[in-house]
Amino acid sequence: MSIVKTYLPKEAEEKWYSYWLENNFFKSVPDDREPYTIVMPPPNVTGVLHMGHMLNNTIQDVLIRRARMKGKNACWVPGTDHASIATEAKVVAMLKEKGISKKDLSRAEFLDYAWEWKEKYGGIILDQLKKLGASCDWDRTRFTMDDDLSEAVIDTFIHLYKKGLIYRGIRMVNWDPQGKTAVSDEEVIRKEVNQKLYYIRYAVVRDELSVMSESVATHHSPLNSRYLTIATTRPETIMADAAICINPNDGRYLHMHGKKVFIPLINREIPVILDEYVTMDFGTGCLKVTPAHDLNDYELGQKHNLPVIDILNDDGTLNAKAQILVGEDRFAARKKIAVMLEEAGVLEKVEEYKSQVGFSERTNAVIEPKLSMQWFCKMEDMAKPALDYVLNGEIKLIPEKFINTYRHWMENVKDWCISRQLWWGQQIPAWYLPNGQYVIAKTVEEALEQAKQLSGNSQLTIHDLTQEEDVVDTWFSSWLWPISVFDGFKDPNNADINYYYPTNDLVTAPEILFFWVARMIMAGHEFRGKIPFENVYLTGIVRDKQGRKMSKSLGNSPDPLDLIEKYGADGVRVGMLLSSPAGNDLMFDEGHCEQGRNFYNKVWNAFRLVKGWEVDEKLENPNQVAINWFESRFNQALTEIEDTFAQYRLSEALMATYKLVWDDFCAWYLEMIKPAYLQPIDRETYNRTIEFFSKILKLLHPFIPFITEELWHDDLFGERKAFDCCIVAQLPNSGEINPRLLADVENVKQVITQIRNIRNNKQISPKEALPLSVRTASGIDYLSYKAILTKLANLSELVLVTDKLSGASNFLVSTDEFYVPLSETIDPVAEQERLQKEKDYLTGFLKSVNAKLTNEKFMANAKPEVIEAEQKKRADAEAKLKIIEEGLAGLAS
RNA sequence: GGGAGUUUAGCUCAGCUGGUUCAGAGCAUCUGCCUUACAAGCAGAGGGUCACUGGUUCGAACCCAGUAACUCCCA
Repeated sequence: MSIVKTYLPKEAEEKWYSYWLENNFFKSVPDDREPYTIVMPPPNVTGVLHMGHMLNNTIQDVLIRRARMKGKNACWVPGTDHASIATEAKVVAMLKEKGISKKDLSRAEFLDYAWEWKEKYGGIILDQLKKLGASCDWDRTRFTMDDDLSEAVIDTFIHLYKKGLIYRGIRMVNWDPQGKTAVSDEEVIRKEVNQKLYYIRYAVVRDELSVMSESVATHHSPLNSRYLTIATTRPETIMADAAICINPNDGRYLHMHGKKVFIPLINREIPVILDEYVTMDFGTGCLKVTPAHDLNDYELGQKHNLPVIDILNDDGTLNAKAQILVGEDRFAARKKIAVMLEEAGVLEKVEEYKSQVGFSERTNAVIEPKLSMQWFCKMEDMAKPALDYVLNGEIKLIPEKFINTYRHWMENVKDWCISRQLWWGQQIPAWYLPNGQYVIAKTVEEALEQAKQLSGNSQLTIHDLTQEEDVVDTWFSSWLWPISVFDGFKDPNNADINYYYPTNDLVTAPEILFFWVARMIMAGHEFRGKIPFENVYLTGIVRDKQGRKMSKSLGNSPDPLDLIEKYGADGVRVGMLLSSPAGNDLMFDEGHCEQGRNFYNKVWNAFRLVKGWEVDEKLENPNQVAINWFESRFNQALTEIEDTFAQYRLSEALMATYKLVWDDFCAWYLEMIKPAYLQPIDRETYNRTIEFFSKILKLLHPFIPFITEELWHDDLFGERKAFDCCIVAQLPNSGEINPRLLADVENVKQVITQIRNIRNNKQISPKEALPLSVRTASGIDYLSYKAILTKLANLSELVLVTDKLSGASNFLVSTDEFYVPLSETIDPVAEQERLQKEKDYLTGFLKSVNAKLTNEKFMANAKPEVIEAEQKKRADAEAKLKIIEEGLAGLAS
């Protein structure tokens, strides 16, 4: 069978992916084997594949494929997240395009549209993952709003409520006036914005006492005592002011203690209060306290028993309590009130000012701190065990540096606002009675029973109850993911959950360490009494070359499917892994995908070479040394690769594999054994080489699954039985390593390199065979490597000598001297220069080694093996120096 | 303002307990090669004040302190 010159990935990818699917290689059911489980962080159902997913899922697939090839029962559970805010926003936008407003729809009608949308677009991202080669058990695909999973959410809500961990309360929340919903702290993006700082005068309420103190104050204070000036970026909220606060230690305002002032324009009287919270050197040192519209002010207000005056509607317009500018949008009102203040003569000045402003991640609207009735989940008790799991190492974070961040967050955990003013999601199972009381129940029937009891009114009917409109936060469903995908709530003792849970590895982004990973750990402890996973591999953020996060809006993200088209899935996988140390951001460079493509192309061509060989059964095997060497080298590399995988250093594992294949196998081994053009090869070398190749394919498979599967089935490897596929082949075990042989060959390689160098420098054709003489001091038996040396350095002869050879080109490898007699004469000046340079270096080196060895403190403190190493260095250097000095002497004579 | 992290070759990164001829890898660059597996390649080569300053130590890229720049999280 002839083999095409260039591998065509597309065809092979489609062929083998369907083949794997048809043969159920991705499928997992509990059995006697050890399980290896990963649950996929469910991508947003609205999402399309981006580079972050590519990285994340490539890593997961490598881990899963390796586990499968190590004989474990590998199970990778895929799925999608309903992503309430993002999806609802998309559906609203889609409806808007059709001319439908959400306001005009009932909840049920809206949800019909949303489900329709989900059915249509919801699976796209999972199909895209298939192109990457993701070997998920697709039969297990779950969606966070599947009936079972939603039921689990409701059940856990009720469970936690009964435990007293869920409560309802008025809180300051991040309000998105555009989405008209509360959003979590994590969904608020803070950006520095140029703002204006308005200095506004509040007139002091005058009484007799103040007239007296005023005359005193004017002597001591440069400030006018007829008014206080405050600085604010939000003049439109002055109507909601409850007090002016000054620092009790602020000497400038002593005369204001106990006074009252008028809010400009509306002339409402508010007190001047004292609190050390106020920063004296910011603005004027006077702070307007607006409890309804600022978190810190709210807390200050609570402390001083100030009234809460909320002047904003849900959509960000001013309400009747504002008295003025009613119905205006907050930003329009800001401009207008500035003019009004100016006209009233109370606007002292306006300064430019930079400050952090929160924006909604989803709608990009400026977040409004707002008091509202929300549902909360107490975190403190749940955080404690979740922190311990990580601190005591039961759950490992990779890399470990995230432990600090994790601890910091868990020790300062705040209660979780779990309600969202949305329709897409699990509706909170709370039912309100006509009198405002509420009950928590799974069904309206149960709710009615409870309501009757609670109210003592047996006449109540279902129609008297209204269910809470809000849904729970998306994370309130995804924190159950590792349990709910195995039906651990519906059927807590089923075979799947008992077998697969706790899962092994979780691969996710550090940015959701807190709101997802930490909460899964809490849920695992709360609902199973066990950790949800053992290792958390945190990937970095994929950035472009300028260090910017790759995003659709910036347009700096390549389309992953285009990349796959261009470089093949295998190439892209290698590209993603080449520079992705755990936890560090990845500067994505398309060049890496190209490198990946070049790599599998190299594998392809190595295969073509071997494929083309004809065996002559009569030939002796001249390659035993090369075979022994590569076998040793392979086993050595295998150990390294195992080790790096154990430490989750995936890039390093890939690089070790890459070098084993490209350098050791292709550049050295195949060159060593390769017969001359059109010449046959001996049976043993041929068989051993095919065996090596097959081991290499297995080693490569987790990284580049498609081409390895393609080659695996070539008849070069003989007849394959039906299920004999690379994807389920067992990884080779490490065998014997011969360190002496490995070290010798390193020297032999150096000799070859040196001779190639001489050719390069002297413009000698590789076709011209050269004689080589060796004067050895190291004890390496170069004659046993004669075949390799002859072939790779193109030697005409290799002889051992005991005396120096003058007039020949020479070089030193270790302490062995090599001579290449050349027809042209050596330039003695250049030769002397070269030797002198080497001598200088060695002398300096020897000096530093000697400095250590004659240093009493070094000899007293250093470990014995370190001293031994230094002594060996000295001996080697001295030996080399001696040879060089001889050479110099020879030139001089 | 508080906390965390990063800074090593042109680029992306290793450097694990302070001690190998320790300053490394891959890519990129340069030089020479279309040598019938592979120019998506082969054979070679060059390239770094380990951010800066000080300290600890026989010995520091590594430990400590300070400084600077960048990134992230919290306020």
